[in-house]
Amino acid sequence: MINILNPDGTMNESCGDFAGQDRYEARKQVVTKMDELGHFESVEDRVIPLKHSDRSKTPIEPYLSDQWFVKMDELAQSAIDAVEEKRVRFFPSRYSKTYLDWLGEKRDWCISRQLWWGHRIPIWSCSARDKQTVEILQKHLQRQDWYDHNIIAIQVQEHEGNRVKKIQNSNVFTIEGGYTIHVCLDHGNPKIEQELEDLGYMQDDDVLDTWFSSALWPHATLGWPDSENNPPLNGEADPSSSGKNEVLDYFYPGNVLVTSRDIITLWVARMVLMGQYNMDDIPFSHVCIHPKILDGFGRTMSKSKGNGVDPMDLIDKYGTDAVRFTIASLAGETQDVKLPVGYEDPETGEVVPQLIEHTEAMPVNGVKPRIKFPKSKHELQYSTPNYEPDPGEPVARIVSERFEYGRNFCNKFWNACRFAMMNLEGYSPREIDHSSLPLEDRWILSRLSRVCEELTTCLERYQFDAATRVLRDFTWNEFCDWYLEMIKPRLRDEEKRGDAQAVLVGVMDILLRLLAPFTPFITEELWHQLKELAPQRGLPVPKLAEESAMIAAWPQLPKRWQDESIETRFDRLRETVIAVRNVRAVYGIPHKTPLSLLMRTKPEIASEMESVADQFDNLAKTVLESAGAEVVHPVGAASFTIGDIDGFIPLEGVIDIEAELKRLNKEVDKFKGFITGHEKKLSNERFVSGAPVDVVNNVKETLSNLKHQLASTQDVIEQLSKMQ
RNA sequence: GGUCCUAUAGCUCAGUUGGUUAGAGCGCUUGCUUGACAUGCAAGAGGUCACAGAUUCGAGUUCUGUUAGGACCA
Repeated sequence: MINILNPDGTMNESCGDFAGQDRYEARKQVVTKMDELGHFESVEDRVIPLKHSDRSKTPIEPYLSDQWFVKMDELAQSAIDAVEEKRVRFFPSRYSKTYLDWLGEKRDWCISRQLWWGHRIPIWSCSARDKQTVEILQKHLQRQDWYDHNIIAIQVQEHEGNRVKKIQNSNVFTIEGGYTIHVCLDHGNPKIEQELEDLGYMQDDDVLDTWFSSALWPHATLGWPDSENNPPLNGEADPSSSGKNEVLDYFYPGNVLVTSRDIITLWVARMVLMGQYNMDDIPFSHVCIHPKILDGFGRTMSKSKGNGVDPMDLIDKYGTDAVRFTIASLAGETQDVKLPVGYEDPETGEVVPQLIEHTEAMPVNGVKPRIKFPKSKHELQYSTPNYEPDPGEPVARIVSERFEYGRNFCNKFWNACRFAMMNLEGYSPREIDHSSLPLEDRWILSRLSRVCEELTTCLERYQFDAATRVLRDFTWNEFCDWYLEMIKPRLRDEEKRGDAQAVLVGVMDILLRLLAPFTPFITEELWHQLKELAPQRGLPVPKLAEESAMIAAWPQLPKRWQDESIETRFDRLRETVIAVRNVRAVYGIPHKTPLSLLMRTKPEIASEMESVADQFDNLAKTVLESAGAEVVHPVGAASFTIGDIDGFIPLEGVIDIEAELKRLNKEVDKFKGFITGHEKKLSNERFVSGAPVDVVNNVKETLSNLKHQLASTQDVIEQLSKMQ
């Protein structure tokens, strides 16, 4: 192959009459020349896969040059072994395939890059015409003190077919032999470098591939190759050095590398092999691959597409913790996450969704594109990588509804803690007797203990999205919506306040620890506020809390707090309260109007319900009038059925029979659907004999419950129908 | 061309080893200036799980193919 280009894209001396012409000009001239010679037929357009430079957008031309390669067989194998032997693990594990497949090819690695910035390749070369000259040059190099310590490798390259020379006044090229000596020099030998250059050696102009340099990151940032001193701190030598690089010893290898999937081969694989080669150990044992955030149209974000989102815009609008929490909630095991955004008019708050046009619009003749806000008729400059808005201009910044998720959660948690701390008057640390606590306390502790376990598992698996879900659901739906509401009466009661406060503070303390990694700023602030009010806290025995949430121990709660029967009891109460609220909503009965409730159920459940009767009043403004097996459906009552509980709410004069029938008939349809499904299953011989006993029993039990509920509901319908 | 991933409510996403008629947030409907929170509370509506086969007593979940989209590598 003949190289026809100079490095600047003009034709080189191999091109005869065309030498010196720019490649585009030369193409035209070639056509003209062909025409002159009578060989020209036609020019036609063809679609070809022409590659362009990412930055300059110029078409890429083939250009021959010498390049250095790293031999990959053993290096690649060492990195393959690390993953196959599970010394390095990917999360999610499927990404190890990307890694292993690529390394398995063991292709030699071209490390020469024609860039102006980077580690310069430490190789000096010198040409020689004949064998004799080579020998003379080699003798110079073999001076004892150089060779032993500083020269890493010497290679003599004999040119057979790849050295070209032009014969004067001719378009024919011939090949001339010859030699090049390459010397690879260790770092830190400026004197030898100078001597080599005096001998006629030239250092390679190329720099190392970015990924070669980046592969050194896990150990080079810790001071490697200096094994005697700690790495410099803020540019100055670490005075505490003890003759050993303790920083490198301590921090290498690391635990986890968090990165994006598109550089698994380029970076992760290279770090693993380079770490093993230089340090004789893997650089990290876990690799967490997170999804990539795409724009609302499913495109990767990039400066050239103009669709990037400035996190500072989001942080300004929603808050740092809110952005962090939301981003964590997006970090699942899929590859990509779409993030639709909009632009917000800073004056009116009006939001216009981002369109592809907005990301592509460029200033024309110095006029910067603007976004039209239809309601306010404003036309504003906006946040974009395509131009810098003019000083003093109002700028429509990027907003995204998605982050309201995190903001609202942070706000909710903040307010819950504020409520808790407002109710700590007279708090004194005390040991808690778990078995004597009321239902809601034992329930929240049971749940909290489970949540701790679940969250720890999520974090161990790098499932940040699941982690935020566990935390949000618990904090909002259980702690705020039910627990805080249920303990309000106790907090108002001076006699009962003590235990309630102790448990409340204990739960809040644990929650702060669990949330700290996700919302570090507000948890830290709340931690310090709580420290003022309750420095001694914790369950079951209080102790002095740590100085900061950042260093607070990760909680591990007693497994014995997890109590299924308590949770079942609680769920019954909760479902009953919801059913009562539902009746209230359906009939449009105002919040303040008290209701009565009658429950027909087994004696055990009846007494259980009576023991929490206060909560019906507290949570649903409803008086539990009676509960037991003998309760009958009062005339003119709304009703509901949950498992083996039938609830009746007398609504004399209020009840709209038609509405109630409509509602109950809907319930009946639901039950019938369920029952049909279950019966079908149970009548299938092969299901009954084939499925595990547990599953079959489960279906049987559910079916009998459903039948009971259906019968009760139909009963009520019959009675109501008579009254019509 | 090879490999991997994705397709579930209007939108953005969960759904552990197959086991009740599939969930969340936002948006939507209805009612609430309830003493922590309207960035909130309560109650609702909303889905043929892309399509076609196969395995199984049973498939959103497993397998094959198709379609559409994405990524990496040739």
